Amino acid sequence: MRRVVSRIKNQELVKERHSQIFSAAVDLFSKKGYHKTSMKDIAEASGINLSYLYKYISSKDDILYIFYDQLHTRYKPVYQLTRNSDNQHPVVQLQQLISAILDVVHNNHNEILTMYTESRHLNPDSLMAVLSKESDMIQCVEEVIHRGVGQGIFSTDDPFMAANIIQYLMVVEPLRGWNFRDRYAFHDFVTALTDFVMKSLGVDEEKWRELCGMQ
Amino acid sequence: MRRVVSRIKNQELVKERHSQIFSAAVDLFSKKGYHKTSMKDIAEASGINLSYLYKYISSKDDILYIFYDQLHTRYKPVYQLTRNSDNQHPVVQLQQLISAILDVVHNNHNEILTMYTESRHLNPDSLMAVLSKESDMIQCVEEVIHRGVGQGIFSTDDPFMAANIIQYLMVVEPLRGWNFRDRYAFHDFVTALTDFVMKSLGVDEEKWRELCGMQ
Amino acid sequence: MRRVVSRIKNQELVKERHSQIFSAAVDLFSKKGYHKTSMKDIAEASGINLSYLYKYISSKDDILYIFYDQLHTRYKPVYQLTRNSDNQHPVVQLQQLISAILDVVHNNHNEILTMYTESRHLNPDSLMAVLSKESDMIQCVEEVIHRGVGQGIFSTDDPFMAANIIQYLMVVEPLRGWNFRDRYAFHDFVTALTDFVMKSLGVDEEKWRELCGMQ
Amino acid sequence: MRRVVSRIKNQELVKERHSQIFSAAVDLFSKKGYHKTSMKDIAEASGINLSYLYKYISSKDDILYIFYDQLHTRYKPVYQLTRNSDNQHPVVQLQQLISAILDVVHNNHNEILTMYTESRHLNPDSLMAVLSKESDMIQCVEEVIHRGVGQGIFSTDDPFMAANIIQYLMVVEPLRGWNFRDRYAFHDFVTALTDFVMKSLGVDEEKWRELCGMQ
DNA sequence: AATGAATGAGGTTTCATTCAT
DNA sequence: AATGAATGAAACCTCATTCAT
Repeated sequence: MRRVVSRIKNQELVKERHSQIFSAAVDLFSKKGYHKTSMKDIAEASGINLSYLYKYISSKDDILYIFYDQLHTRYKPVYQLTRNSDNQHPVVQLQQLISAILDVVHNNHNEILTMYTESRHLNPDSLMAVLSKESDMIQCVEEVIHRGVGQGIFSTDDPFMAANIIQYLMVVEPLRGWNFRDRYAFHDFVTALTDFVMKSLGVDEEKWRELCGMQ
Repeated sequence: MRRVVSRIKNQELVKERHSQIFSAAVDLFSKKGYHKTSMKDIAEASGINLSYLYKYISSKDDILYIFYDQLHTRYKPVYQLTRNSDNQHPVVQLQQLISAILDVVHNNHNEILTMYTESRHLNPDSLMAVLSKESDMIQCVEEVIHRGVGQGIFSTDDPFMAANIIQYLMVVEPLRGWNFRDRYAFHDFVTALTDFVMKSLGVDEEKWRELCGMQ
Repeated sequence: MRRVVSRIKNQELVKERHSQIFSAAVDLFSKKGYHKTSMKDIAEASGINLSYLYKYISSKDDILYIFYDQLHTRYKPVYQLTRNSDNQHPVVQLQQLISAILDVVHNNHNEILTMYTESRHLNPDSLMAVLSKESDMIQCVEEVIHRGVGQGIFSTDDPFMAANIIQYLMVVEPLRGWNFRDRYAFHDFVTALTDFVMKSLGVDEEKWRELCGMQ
Repeated sequence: MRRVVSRIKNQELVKERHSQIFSAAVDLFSKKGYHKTSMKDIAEASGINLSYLYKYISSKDDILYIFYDQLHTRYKPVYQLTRNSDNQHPVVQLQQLISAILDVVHNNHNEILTMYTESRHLNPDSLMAVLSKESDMIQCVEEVIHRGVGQGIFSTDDPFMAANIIQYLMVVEPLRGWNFRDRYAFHDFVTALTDFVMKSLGVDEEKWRELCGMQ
């Protein structure tokens, strides 16, 4: 497992510093991207002395990894929640998942964009670690679909591909929103996207809205 | 309209040089991304002397724009073709469009990835120019859907959003393929994606396959 | 007021470094002029690492300004002294001023030449600052003349123009010395110039020499 | 004698081209100075193809020399005229010389400034050639003074130094005019300067004005 | 734990000049 | 006589990183 090696013993402190670094990175990467963000920028934004930074990371690379690592901790709970709601109707379960993801994505718009644009600059180890976490999320979606298909509620030949596509669709707003953001209230956008997904799984609008208690 | 200003009279030569530059850029940007690619790299890869490069561009920025500009010329015909096939059944028209796009995207996998990851580094003018071209493509998709809806063949409340989503789905492979590329033959991937889209427009598998002459 | 912004906290050190930079600049500018002096040259001559230089200045421009700024601190005292000697006979006061200035100028021959040849490359802000200091010096000369005129000792219609001309004459040696330097001992040159000035103010040789206690 | 070597046989053409180059240089050097003026700039401004320029000069250095050389041809006649007017009263002769020089200088303000600021970048040979011409001009002034002294009209111990100073004073406007230009009509400036010079030669205002037929 | 000083490598761009026609 | 293509050297400046305290 990929790990950021720091020269500081106190693990509490390390966590706190990494958090500081992350906060600085979020802003800066959003504004300028990884490469145009200098270590000096990060030092200043995080309030940690430039040389001292190097006690908590071993190179600029690490910061990019920290960025991904910390972001994932924000998404994990969403998927975790779904995994713990197997008692619900699959349509409802899926709708709730979609809604929750879109919410997080919406609120982390810049970070997501950065994730997608900078992932190629992760070093191989880090990339592996990141992709593995992503893969795990997709699997969660797949499981929900699988359950739905088993119960004859969703219709698809290929839950795996469907899951990949759906997970990918979750970030359409940060990636392509420039073309439609202005025209939609967030809520309407969520509905539209949910509908698109549901339909592709063979659930028409009327049905999922009824099941989910929306008029 | 955004334009790359060069100090060379001979317009033929300029085009050829821009092509050389583009070819070099494609490789290099794929491997390292825009920022890690140095002008020296581009000079070497394109076989144009570093200082002389600046006779054909006015700054590194221009190269990024050339990259986008030349790529677009590869996609344009695909959409153009669709615009000229209004005589066909909307389902067939859409299926052909999807298939053609996925083909181009598949064959320009690296370039597409670069497009999406580096677009933020375009300067405002260039970005505007690029987005406007993109927007035009989306509109083409929208028109097809609109026609289908008008003929009672596609069902959707919102052809515009559908078009945005579909256009976005076209690049799922370069952007998210790492998770499924190995598992699918390209042909199967195309089928799966087409099916997902058709279903979301209310056309089931049997129907579009039949109309398109696939068993 | 124009100021050189440095990124270093310790103001003592900044001053010392600026001094180092100035010393290097004096030599190099004298030899090659501002433009032919490279930052590398300055780094080597000043013993400050090239990149580190930029912690103490923000661009090469600044060095030119520092050059002027530090030179002015060498001249200021001369004029200050005169301002504090209003009790003396105007002729003596003027003679002492001329003598003192010519002394400084003589000992900073190269620097003066550089001052005059490179001032056009100061950026507007810096130029303004420099000219304002120069203007102040001229005013000092004007005051002396004015006093002399008031006491019926100097005769001139236009103390302001006289002051401008005199101040200008002070640097004749660096600027035009090539044609006479070899022929005159410094002391004789001073006498000749003093005489020229005095006469133009209506004070003949005999008189000023007597007043100033020279035979 | 310093000479610009050109690879072109036709001497007429060479002269014309050098003239073109001069005209271009005058403007450009005034605006940016010698170093910031690129060969490309000169090529464009002179309308001579950049590579072709090198048929008429052998390096950028030459252009600086041409600049000085051609400028001198503008001043020469002024001094020549004086040399041919030995029949006049020395005061009148000097007054006319001063007036004529100040006129030329006034009308070539920018060029003079450039002359003084860029002379240090002449290579040794060229500098020698330029200084020798300058020296010749000073000698002309000296001769006038000498004649006046011989006739008991001018009083000075040292006509040579006086000549140097006077010649130097002739360019006070381009070099120091920033401090007084606004306050004086050109004509008044000429009078003031003439007066300063005459006085220093022992000729008071009333006298020279009368002799020169000015009220 | 924390910081200011210092450095080497490398980035983009410009320029004077020459070559080939 | 005249020109477009091409080049090597060098300029200014920034950056990630380490040293010394």
